[in-house]
Amino acid sequence: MASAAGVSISTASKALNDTGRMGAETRERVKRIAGEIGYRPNALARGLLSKRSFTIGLLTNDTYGRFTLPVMAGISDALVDHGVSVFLCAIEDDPALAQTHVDAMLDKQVDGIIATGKRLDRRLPVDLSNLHVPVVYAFTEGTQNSVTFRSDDEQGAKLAVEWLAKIGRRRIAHITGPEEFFSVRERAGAYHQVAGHREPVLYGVWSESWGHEAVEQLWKRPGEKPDGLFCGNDQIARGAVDALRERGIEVPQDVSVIGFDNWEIVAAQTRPPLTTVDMELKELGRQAGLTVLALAEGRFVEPGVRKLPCRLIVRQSCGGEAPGK
Amino acid sequence: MASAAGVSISTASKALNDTGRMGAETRERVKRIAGEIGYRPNALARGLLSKRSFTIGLLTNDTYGRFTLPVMAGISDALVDHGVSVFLCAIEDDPALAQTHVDAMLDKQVDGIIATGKRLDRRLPVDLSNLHVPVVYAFTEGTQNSVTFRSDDEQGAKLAVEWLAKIGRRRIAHITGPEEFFSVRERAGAYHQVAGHREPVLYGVWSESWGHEAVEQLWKRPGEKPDGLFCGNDQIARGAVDALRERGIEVPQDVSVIGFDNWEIVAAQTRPPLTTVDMELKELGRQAGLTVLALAEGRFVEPGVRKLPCRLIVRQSCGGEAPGK
DNA sequence: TTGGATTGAGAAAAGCTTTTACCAAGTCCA
DNA sequence: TGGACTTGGTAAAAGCTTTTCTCAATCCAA
Repeated sequence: MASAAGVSISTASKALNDTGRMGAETRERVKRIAGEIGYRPNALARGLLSKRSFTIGLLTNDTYGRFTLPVMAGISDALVDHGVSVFLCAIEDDPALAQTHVDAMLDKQVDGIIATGKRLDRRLPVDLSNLHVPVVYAFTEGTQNSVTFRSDDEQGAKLAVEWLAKIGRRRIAHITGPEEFFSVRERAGAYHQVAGHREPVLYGVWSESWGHEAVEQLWKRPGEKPDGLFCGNDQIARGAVDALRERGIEVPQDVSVIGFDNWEIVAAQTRPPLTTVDMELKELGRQAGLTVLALAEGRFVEPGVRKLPCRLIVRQSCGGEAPGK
Repeated sequence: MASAAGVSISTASKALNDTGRMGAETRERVKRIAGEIGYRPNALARGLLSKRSFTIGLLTNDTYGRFTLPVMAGISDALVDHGVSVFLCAIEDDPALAQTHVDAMLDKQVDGIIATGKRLDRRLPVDLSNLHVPVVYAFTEGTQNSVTFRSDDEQGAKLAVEWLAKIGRRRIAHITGPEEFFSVRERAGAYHQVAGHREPVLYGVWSESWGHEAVEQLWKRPGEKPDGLFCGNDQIARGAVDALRERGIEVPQDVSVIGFDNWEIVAAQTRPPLTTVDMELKELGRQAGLTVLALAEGRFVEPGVRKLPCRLIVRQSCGGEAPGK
């Protein structure tokens, strides 16, 4: 204990926290000694008193981490300066496991919980609406009157289609995932709005093989072929690029392809590397982190859904701009 | 407080913890009331007293999470039943950030720390050797006298090469990553041992494009071509498969290809899906979790490096077995 | 009936920090 | 010189559990 080395016990606390009255010399001496003996206050004891544990929980059902990791990185990035640490709880889609983790977090007096997932229109398999700690939702469906952060898929899709139009593509097709996904419908809506209805939307699944197959379908149809493909995610885009190459069609010379997600491992390794839409999940995480912190500190935050803009990442699969960016 | 609802205060504690002496009827009543009002003991107060926070920290420099997520899943899986939650701290390769996170964890009285990374032969940019909490290393280089878990890359590589041999491949080449990686040398060593020196080892980088280029190199050389490719990771394998297809060489009919890592997103999406070696990182995480828990509880654990066996995942890129497995 | 053993439950301490109340000594001004 | 401040610091309470001690009542045997 620092007090042993210094002089008293409550004085030590005041010295280290720059609070209370005392001689400047005493304060300095206590601080110095504390530094020398490497004294660190026990956060448990502090938390017991202050009702703040400087700990939050991140709950996710995105086992693979495609979406969770960037969100986590953003949260951590925003909160580490505030001394807040993050419990990561991966609950598959198991309600019992989820409840176990939530209970464990509540026992540990987390200051708040961030719920995240892999789909904007699905709830986590656990009810977080009546907890006595603040909850914010990031990239997953929230409850009434909650604060929810999500990507603006409509704006992101517009970005993509407008980019294709800007570089001169006129017959733009849209190959995407299952129609029951909210993101799919929203992106398709934006596609229709910007590109008109000249080409159909091909709904399928989120896989490379679907991208591959969709290209086969498109090119087997009679009539003019598309000169631009807006794909619902990078995996589909990659499958499409592969299918085009197998048909001897050059990307981006003959056809421009654009993806969605900016999943580096797919987008950057495709030949040519994919131009794609980034949902800025890290920024999303950052804002979610700051928000849950604000709520934990009792500050008021307007409930509602906040849509964060996407960003276009230009690589080489569209042409139209110097590859060197 | 449960005591208000029940009868006393210390009696309540004893009732809920099944400790101390008291009438069975009283114990039952306290438990019932506690359940009714949803009483949950404050883990901070408990931890303050017991010196156990039921919290551990997971430190990683694997930003992308390729290796960390399975390890984390294993840890969490093993420890959730013990009521232990996990702080995830992603420290890029930034020593200052790492120290910040370690300090935050120590302040919060973690029961132990697991260090993990993306490379067996690299240390995290922070010294964990003289902490007063137990540290175990998983999939990263540990310190003297520490407990370290790692995959047995030699055994995994043997598994792969022996499998190729078993299905009749005789001219097996090895395309792999940079020679300065310990894993690369160990896998190459096993390759030499099993396959002999009939084919060279091609060292390169961990990318699809290297796999692609390596195949070009191999097939441009005069003389007999390989009929089996053992690739250092799944990305290289995927690049190789793509290159073979472009040359009109059938996989697995003409050439068998085997990868390493079982990175689902790459291995399962390759056409044909990759037979590959899984390092069982989840199991590795599980053991690391149980070990740090044992150390936290004061049980003795023999220091040293523990190598966990890899497992062969048979898909379709080798042939030799019914694809339906 | 009485002394020792047993039983049921409450009182108190400990764990570590922060905060509030308090005290002794010095300072100031009328 | 004596009341009103100011200064520098300590004592104590609070926050929530668990554990050890203590105490009163009951019970059994002699």
